[in-house]
Amino acid sequence: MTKKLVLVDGNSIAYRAFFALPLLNNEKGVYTNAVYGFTTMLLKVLEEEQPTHMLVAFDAGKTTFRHDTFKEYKGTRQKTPPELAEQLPLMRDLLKAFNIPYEEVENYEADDIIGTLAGLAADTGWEVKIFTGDKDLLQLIGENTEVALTRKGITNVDTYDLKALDEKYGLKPEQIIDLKGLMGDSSDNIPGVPGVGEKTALKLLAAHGSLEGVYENIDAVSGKKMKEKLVENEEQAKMSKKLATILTEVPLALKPDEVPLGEKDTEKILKLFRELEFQSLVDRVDPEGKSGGEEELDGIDVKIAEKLDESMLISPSALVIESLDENYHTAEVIGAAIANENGVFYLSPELLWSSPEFKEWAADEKKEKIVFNAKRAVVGLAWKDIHLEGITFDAQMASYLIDPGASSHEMAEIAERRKGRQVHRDEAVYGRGKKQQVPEEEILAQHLGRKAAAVLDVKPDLEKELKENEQLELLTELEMPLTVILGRMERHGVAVDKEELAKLGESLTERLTEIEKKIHDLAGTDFNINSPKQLGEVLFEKMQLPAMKKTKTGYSTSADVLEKLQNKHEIIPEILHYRQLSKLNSTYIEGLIKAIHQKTGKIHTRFNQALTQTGRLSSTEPNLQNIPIRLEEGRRIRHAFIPSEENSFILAADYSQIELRVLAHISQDKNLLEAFRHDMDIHTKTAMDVFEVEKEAVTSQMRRQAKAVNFGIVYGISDYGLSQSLGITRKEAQSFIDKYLESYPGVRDYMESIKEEARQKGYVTTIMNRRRFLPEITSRNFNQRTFGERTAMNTPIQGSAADIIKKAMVDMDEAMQKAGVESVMLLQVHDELIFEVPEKEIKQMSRLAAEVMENTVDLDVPLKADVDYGKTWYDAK
DNA sequence: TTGTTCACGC
DNA sequence: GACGTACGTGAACAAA
Repeated sequence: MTKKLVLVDGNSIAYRAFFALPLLNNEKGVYTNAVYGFTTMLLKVLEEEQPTHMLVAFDAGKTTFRHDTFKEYKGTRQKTPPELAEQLPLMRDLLKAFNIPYEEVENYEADDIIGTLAGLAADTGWEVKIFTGDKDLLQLIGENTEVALTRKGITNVDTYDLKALDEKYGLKPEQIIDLKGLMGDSSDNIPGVPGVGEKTALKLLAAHGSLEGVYENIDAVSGKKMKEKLVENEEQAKMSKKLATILTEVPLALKPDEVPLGEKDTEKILKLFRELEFQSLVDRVDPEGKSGGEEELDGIDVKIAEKLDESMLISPSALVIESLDENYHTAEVIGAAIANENGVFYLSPELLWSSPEFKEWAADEKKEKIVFNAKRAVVGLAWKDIHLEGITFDAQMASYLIDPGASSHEMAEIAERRKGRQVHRDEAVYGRGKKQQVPEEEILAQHLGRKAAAVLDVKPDLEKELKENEQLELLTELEMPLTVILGRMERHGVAVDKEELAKLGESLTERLTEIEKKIHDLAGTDFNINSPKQLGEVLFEKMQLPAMKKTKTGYSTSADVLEKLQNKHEIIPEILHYRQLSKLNSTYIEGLIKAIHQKTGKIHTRFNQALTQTGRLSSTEPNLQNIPIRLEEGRRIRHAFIPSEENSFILAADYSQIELRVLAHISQDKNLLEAFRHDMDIHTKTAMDVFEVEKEAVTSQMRRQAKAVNFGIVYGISDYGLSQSLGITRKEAQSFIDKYLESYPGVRDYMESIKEEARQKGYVTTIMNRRRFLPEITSRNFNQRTFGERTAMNTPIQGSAADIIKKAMVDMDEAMQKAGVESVMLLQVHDELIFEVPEKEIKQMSRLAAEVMENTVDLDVPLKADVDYGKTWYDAK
């Protein structure tokens, strides 16, 4: 078998990784982004290349033999950032654990080590592949040698062999140094010939072969200026070529034979991964989960309960109710565990369902329960007619509030990060996907018992952290009560008119068939319109329409691209219409019908209360927070959402401009405060300010643009985002933003100070002390940093609005109980609440909803809620 | 199964 | 000037 040597330019890859990834750090504050990127690249190389031999080369000291030639070599290089420098030793530790040889040689660069070994190996007929981010190394390409250049990110590479190099540049490997000699390299401070860039250099080399060739034929060079430049800088060019030449004769003690790829030390690697918190990489080195401490965990004493007795049902106790299917509305409970000062107990489902003692204990709100994911437990039991009350602490919610951006809020992770009993990952116990199954009782009892015990262990730590962050109230007064309300809403479900959905579906299917035929006729070929690939080929190859944008995989066929082609061909509007209707049919008609619950005939969504980075809720299976409303055709879907009781109505109460009101409050901008105090139409007001016109002179076009600007402020979009949504240039978009900030100087000040605060503290907060960490705000990567800045500006606005409506839900629930109404809260859609309301309560509830929502917090501007109702959701507008 | 593209809401 | 640009959910397709 031929041997294969992989050579990695360690410094180059480390740099790439460092700048490509946000500035991650582990709990101890050690930066890890470059190590992470470096490691993912290593894993990919090992998997894909299967080398027999391998070496990672590093640069040694500051000066090399090249500095003897040119002392300013790499003179413009900025010093290695300390955040990266501290990561380099970690990379070596990992290489040791992987048993991958690495090398650095005093006075030489990594390039030269690579060049030397590559030469030796290729000469003896080995296959050689080099990984780097530095184009210089292309000069090493040969019959047996390929160079992989990092493209985007770190693991994306372009591989060059002789043919690819010729196709791309029309060059042979040895001409790369001639190229550098002519054009120079600013990053290495190699001067080259001033005025000669890549284009010119390639042209010269195509004509004359080499740098020397150019000078031998200097008279043949066209352009007087160019000739002068070349002549003037001949020495410099030749020196540049020399600098760019990679040495293939480094006095190395090493021969290719001496760098065999060793057997990796999985234990050691996993230990490092744990320290660095590279959870996502664990599977890739240890797919079977053989090591990694899974069976290192001490056995704990879990009693498998035959029957329930009082010692198990005390207060406080940690309670775990386990079900495997994500969807707890339909999942089977597979077991439960209770942990308290009397011990740890496993309870089988049969025992749970058959014992009145459990039911009674569960329903007793004075019996304090501590859980992990309260809503899952509450709703899971509710389906079995067991009321779970008295939950005082949810470890998952606590973890989410402490850091919504944490990589995971599963129990194993929470336990690992805090001092507490360690817990196996659910996936390790139950498997995943198709292979997921309930283990034998002994193992299940251990796992659940361990979880319950860990919940108990971890509670004081989490509570302490929350207290320090002044977030305990956020948990106990807002999120925990809200969990109960959401659980009830989910279990209650929303009634739908299945026949109405079916009817809409039939009409859609009919129309889709028609449009499909029309499109096929216009295209002159039958193809799958839903396939972006096929559609792209038909439009941009067969029909030769101008392609505006490309995606990774081909032509972009997104709506904004197609809209620009509207007038080019009559097929375009048909495709857009087809897309629209097909979306309605598959996602909404078919999706909603599939989601109707067998037993209740209603739709039971799940609100995820511990997911979004801003504090908003999300909704799944089905998502009832994105039911169409903007276009009439889609809006009709709302006809199918109906009250579950006769003589009831759907009532919708939505906040008017809550985010901008919140902005007025936090920024204290005088102009914005005034606008809301006078209850002005905010988009018109913004138009007046941005375009400097009187109210009467605001055109609908101006108002539309102003609305987009406000939208941008609320959602933290960039000038680019604004330009896209308005179809204007980025410059124009930026000038709108500038104009806006001029008109609202208080907002500008707020934006500046919140960014500074984020840089100082590393996080931002909402009015109710919700947090979001923004480590990327100090990143040197432009994208990462500006993203962090926009997030810093936006999260307090969006997150505070989320806080407010959550509090309104808690207050509303209380007010409804106090009023003794039969009305039920059904849904929350970020800034609106949906209820079903008996006819006799319409007036009362309309008043109550507005009253509660408007007064749930006291801001420096009034809050406004609009209420409407009707026989269906469609009519409640 | 996993990633990509597209589209819906706020 | 590069980089690739609000978040979240879900469907269909295409490539593993």
